[in-house]
Amino acid sequence: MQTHRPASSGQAGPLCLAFRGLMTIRTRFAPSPTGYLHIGGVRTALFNWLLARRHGGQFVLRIDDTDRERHVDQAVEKILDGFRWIGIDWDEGPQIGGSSGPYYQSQRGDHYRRAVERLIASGHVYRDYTTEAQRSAAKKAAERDKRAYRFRKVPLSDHELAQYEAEGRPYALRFQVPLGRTLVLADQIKGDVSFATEEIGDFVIVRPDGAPLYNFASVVDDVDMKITHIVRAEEHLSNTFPQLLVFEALGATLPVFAHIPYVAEPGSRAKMSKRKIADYEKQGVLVYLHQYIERGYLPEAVMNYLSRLGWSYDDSQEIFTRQELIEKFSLDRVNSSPASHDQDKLFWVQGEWMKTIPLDQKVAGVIPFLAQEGLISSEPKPDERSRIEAVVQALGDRLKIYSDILKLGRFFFADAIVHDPDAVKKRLRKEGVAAMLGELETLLHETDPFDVGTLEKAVHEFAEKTGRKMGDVVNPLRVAVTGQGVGPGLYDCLAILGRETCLARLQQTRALLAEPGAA
RNA sequence: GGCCCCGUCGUCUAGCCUGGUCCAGGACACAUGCCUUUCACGCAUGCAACACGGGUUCGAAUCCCGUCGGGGUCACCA
Repeated sequence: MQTHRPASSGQAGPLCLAFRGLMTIRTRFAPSPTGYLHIGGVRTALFNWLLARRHGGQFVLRIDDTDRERHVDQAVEKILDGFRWIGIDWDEGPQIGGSSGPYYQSQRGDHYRRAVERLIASGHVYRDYTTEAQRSAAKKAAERDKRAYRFRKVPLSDHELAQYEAEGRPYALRFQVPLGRTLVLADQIKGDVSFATEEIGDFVIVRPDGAPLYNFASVVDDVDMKITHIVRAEEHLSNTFPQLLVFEALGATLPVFAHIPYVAEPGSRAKMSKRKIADYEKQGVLVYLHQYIERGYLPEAVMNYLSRLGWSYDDSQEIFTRQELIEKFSLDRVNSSPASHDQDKLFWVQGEWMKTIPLDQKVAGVIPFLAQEGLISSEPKPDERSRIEAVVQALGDRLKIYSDILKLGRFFFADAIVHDPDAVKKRLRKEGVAAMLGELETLLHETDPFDVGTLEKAVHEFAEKTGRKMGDVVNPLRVAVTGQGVGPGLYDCLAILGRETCLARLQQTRALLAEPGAA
């Protein structure tokens, strides 16, 4: 169900136009370089990117690496590769820089320090000398009493303060939350959300070791980078309220917030969980972008699918080009309830996109998969290339993702024929089939030229002359030369395979049928 | 447990703000039929939902309240 948004919340109102005249829209995505890009993350980035592109603004990429230094480079590179592949380009960020850099949080220490100084000067922040033991005792007590745990400032005498300082006792910096206020967030997707400051504990903004924490660092960055629209996952909705306080304390203009619902696991409304990723994969469901790339999905298709996961334009359009998405995307048509990942739908969208891909491009897309399996050379010669082209052409719409070439077209490239047991059982283990294959061998030996038209005519005449139904000729012949029960048109298969291969495979198949009891 | 968000076919969604045109529309998946040498494509048909309970109203998917369910948050993680 779509919640009602205030009239001013849409992208198209007169109020908005006035607003846009004053400043350009700047959005951002801030991934942690911890691993691969999850499709939920890609969707969040996509919505940010689309919003920026829609309004001629900028999309900023910022690496959220606050307390990790280890081998971030490789992880960042993988994330950037993913964005480049799908076509999400960034105006500022890693590798290209920009006027609000650096774009790695680990390199923004000066910015955080300056902001901290301001907050100390304005009295928003205080030193917390409590120990881990004290806090965990308080948390346990809260849990036992079934209360929420909230840290509040413990008044210290001047004497204590002086003593702790003299001791060099470590302290964290906390934000002192003003009590008795109700914060109202005008979220573009969730609508107005109110939150009492009593519900927010004094939160740490800087750890004793000097590391800034998320609720503080991200606000400082967003202010510095002049981010106007924060579009992020709804798990941050509650975090927004402490952040609102930081924006206010910094004297910054509030950005527009939009919290998008989480991506649920397939067939359910439960949130996708990292722990269950192995289970999803067991069921054949992929959750990382790179897995779709590796299987030969098209970037247009993945973008199209992801855009529709939680967003719709109207009651009928499913297929959108990148340009259409940029023209039609708006936050007010983002759904406020979770969407679950539907790989079948992605597969269908992929199929629709594959239909639009020109032959040359399909051939190029398929080559890496064949080369990887050693079925062709990685730099195919012209004759090899024209063969691939013929196969891709014959495969037609059956080729949904590039890696399908291995499933559907392997027999065109492999030397030995591999018989599918089910197909053999269904089409070949029948009275008289072996003998018929012998006759067909003779027929193919004589058919000349060995092209689609001639072959088709020859097989038709054969069926007519011998009084057989076409299906009873064609199906066994297909299995005999391809090993498969399904595939492109038979005459395409025969012509591409060529006379020599067809005859050799017919012999192999007959030999197989002669073996007693073999499958 | 407190607080916050969310709940329309199995799934993505339209409709909700501005109650009647909705015995709820489209798409994926599934089933059946047609096309067809197989499969795929295409075409046609079918299956299938307003979480539940109250209230307001002549009339509720739509407004209000409650219940249940899902999620988030309550970290010196992000």
